[in-house]
Amino acid sequence: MAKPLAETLRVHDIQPSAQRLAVAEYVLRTQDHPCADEVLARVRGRVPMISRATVYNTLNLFVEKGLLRQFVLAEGRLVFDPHVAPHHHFVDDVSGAIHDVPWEALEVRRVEKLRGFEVREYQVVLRGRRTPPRQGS
Amino acid sequence: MAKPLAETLRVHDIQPSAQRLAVAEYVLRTQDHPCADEVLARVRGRVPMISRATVYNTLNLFVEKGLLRQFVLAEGRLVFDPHVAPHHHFVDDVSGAIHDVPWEALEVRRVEKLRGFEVREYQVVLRGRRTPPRQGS
DNA sequence: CGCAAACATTAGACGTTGTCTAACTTTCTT
DNA sequence: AAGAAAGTTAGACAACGTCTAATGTTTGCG
Repeated sequence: MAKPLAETLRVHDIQPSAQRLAVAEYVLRTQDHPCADEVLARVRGRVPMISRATVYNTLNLFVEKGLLRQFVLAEGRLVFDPHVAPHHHFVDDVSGAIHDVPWEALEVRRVEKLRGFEVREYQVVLRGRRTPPRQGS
Repeated sequence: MAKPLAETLRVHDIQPSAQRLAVAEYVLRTQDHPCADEVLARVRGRVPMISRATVYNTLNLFVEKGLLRQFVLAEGRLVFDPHVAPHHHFVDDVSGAIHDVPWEALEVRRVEKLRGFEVREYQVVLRGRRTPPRQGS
């Protein structure tokens, strides 16, 4: 089902290496919004000798090549999101967890009417509490 | 014109002190979105012996008491905004400068329809380029 | 193959941002 | 004036991200 990761990397002009594959394996498939050190911790589980610099380099490379987006949502850290299509974000007050909100769930009007700003992209950032989904799964 | 700052602080349940007034003088009146260390640098101009801890303490106190809001918009730092009414933010790609966008300039629809989230507040974060205001004021 | 160039990885130093602590000073209360 | 409470200070500390210099690994080409 999933296209081999090495292939994905090559398509994006990135030479696959053992370390990059290990990073890709986690970060391109997670639903979380990990920061770099969370990625490092995860990847160390499989490739214990990987260095911090490599993880940071790899994440930056992935962002540059369009495999990831990075956001400034949590305090004091960049978080990464493999979901590169536009969407909004909800930040849970209690846990700090970040949830994706589908683009179509909200509508922002009059962006194009703003004077003095040439908007390249935008998103709505919501904060509050997650409420339990009524009834299981 | 401006109500004395000491008064403003007392109204918000904050004992005025020389250091707090010096911080207030800058941060409550600026149009910028300074981070804590920018506030420190500014305030040191007038009160050279003020410590970093005091500035951080004071800013956190002001946020707690509702005189300031803090946002996570720039990479790796919290920024403070004396404009406590809801509004949106535009981040300039080139300079990183942050501009306030009036609440009424945009309209976000369907926030209340979101399932699974109890939204306490939200804002639109826009990124792009500032365009020169046609004709200079 | 064998070598060189290009690329990738590594450990650790470094800078910035923010928090914490313990000692000290100021202010308030009586 | 004396004690308690509140505020300030310097410096240590931790987390996050960047950079550098040295080392390893691939790749291409004779």
